[in-house]
Amino acid sequence: MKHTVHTIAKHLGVAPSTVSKIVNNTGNFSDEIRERVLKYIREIDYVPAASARTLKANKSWTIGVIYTEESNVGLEHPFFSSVLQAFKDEVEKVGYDIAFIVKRVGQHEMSYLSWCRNKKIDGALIVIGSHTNPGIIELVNSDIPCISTDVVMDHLPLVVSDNDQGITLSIDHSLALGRKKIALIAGPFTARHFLYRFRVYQRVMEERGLPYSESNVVSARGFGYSSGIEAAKKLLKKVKEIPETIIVGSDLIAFGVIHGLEQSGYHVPNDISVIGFDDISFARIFAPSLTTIRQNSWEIGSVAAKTLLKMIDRKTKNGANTIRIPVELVERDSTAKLKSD
Amino acid sequence: MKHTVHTIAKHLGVAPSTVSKIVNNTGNFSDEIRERVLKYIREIDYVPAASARTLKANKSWTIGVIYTEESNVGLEHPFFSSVLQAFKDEVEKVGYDIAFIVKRVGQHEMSYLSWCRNKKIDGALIVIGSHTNPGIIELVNSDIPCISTDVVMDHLPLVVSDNDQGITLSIDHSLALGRKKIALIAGPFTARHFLYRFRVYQRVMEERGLPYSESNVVSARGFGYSSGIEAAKKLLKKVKEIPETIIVGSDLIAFGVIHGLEQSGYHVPNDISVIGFDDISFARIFAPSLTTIRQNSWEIGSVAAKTLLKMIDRKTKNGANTIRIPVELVERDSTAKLKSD
DNA sequence: TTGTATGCGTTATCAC
DNA sequence: GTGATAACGCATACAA
Repeated sequence: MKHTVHTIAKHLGVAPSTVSKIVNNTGNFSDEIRERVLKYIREIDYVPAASARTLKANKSWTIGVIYTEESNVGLEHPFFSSVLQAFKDEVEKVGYDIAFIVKRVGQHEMSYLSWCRNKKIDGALIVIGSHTNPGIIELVNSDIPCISTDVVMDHLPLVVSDNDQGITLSIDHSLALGRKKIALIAGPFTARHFLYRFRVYQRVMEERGLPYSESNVVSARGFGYSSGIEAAKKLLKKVKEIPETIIVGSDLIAFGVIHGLEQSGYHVPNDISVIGFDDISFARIFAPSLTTIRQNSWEIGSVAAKTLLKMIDRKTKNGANTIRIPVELVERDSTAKLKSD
Repeated sequence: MKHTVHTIAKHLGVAPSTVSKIVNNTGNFSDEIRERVLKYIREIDYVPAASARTLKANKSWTIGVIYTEESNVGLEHPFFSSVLQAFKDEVEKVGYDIAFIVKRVGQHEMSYLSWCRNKKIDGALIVIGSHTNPGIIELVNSDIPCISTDVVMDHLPLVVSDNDQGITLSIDHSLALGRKKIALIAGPFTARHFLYRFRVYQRVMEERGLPYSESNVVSARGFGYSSGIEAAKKLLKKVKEIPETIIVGSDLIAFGVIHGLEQSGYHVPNDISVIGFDDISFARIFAPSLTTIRQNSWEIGSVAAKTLLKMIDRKTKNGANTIRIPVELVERDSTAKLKSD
């Protein structure tokens, strides 16, 4: 049996509009009729059909997510999938679903924006994306509220880890261990946060009285383990003095770096200490367990959700600018006090 | 400017139904008018509003996904997230979206089935779930086409790795290394595939003339690394003879097992070889790199998608029964030939 | 080959 | 307080 406001109205001997209003908690009705309707509604587990409601109200109670882009970063990504999970939990609390924004509906190829309009999406989360992607630019410049946990663009609120704090913590941790020769292996600079972390490294090194040298920095070619191995070897060749600590742009790359160093005959952490960034779950399982900057992926996702929901409620695109989420340094076995043999 | 079949029809001087039919590639029209409509459609990037279409056609072009259940397994899970990614890619090719099935819409708490009806979902994928969950049982027994990559239930098509093949490969690999004393550390038996793999182990051991002994088997308490450490120590206490190989129910648990063995003074792979199951990406990064059974998560997701799409097309629930996807053994450093010192 | 009328289920508006 | 009605945008049966 399919229930609609009509069938319910007929069953109870009232008007369809009465049912609708009571379901939506609007209008003024006698307690008697309100109770009667609510009781029956509950009994039959009625919920207004989403499509009809969306058609009428021009609102889908759905938030679109851009995730798997050209970047080849899939749902499997340990950090971003966790951000998405937190986001999802948060919006579901207040009755929103999430759906993945794609570039086609049925036969039709379409832009992100068209998809969003077509689905009457209430807002969009850009988990990963490129600031040069025309589809994303179009979406961000539309009237649809957007938020990002990765892409840096004007007029696009961004929720990210406090990279300044993270890099500063790393450098100071190294100094506290008596290690002043600090190199950096970043990820590809096409990803903005790697570039940003590099700049912070430059700045903080200067601030600590440790002049920055280009020969102490390598940008890995990719996001993965193999890129880390390669980058470590490249750094060892390029560097004027063997570093005492290497700060790495991500845990995944750091694993490669450590193996690259070991393959080149260096011991981690004694010869060279290594500090990662992310604290993915494998960081504590890897040998040596990885000292790293813990990103609060949960907080990032949930703050992004709350911020976007606020924008949707207020029907504004100007919810916020960049929100920085604190990080913390997790000390493990890939860093150790410098022994002045 | 918002476009509908009406505005388009008016603009072109034709009837709305003409536009609709041409968009949907039905009806018979002169090439001239068809071209004219299609050209304009393309120009303005028009796509029929999803909600109106769904309301009318009783079809949402959306597939619901049950993923994050009580199980505490989130989007972060390396294996299942990969399955989901493959599934998503496959259904998107033919114009379906995916949305996560949740238990509420707006204020209303509701069952999985109600949510699906409410959203006019075309089919459902149960990535992870429990066969005892009333919500899942209700959904599976409804008229909505369902498929699973985990849950074992009657009338529920299932796409899984060929566990028989996987365990057989593991045992035979061990025998080929001269290691006949083979123990098993499974995951919690509440997860059906762990139980199933255990039974296969029992059977194949017998088949190879190696009598099964209860003292060679431990079921880990959880799904993670720590459970593996614990299980390894438990096994060492329980076992009558130190095993030459331990087959483990999952890679994640295997990492723990290896560290547990090392903490107890055994060398992997020489004293005890370890074989995992899954081949998650860290298996090759872990030290020693893990010999394991590679599950073809991509194939599982994509076959599940194709099968479900077929069921949806044919409007039937009886698409298939269990489909087994072949696995392969990946030999790495956690197994080695037995040295008869 | 093309156009018209109707209903999908809901909700906002207005009338009673 | 309660009910009738129109409109959201589309697709389809039917008419022309």
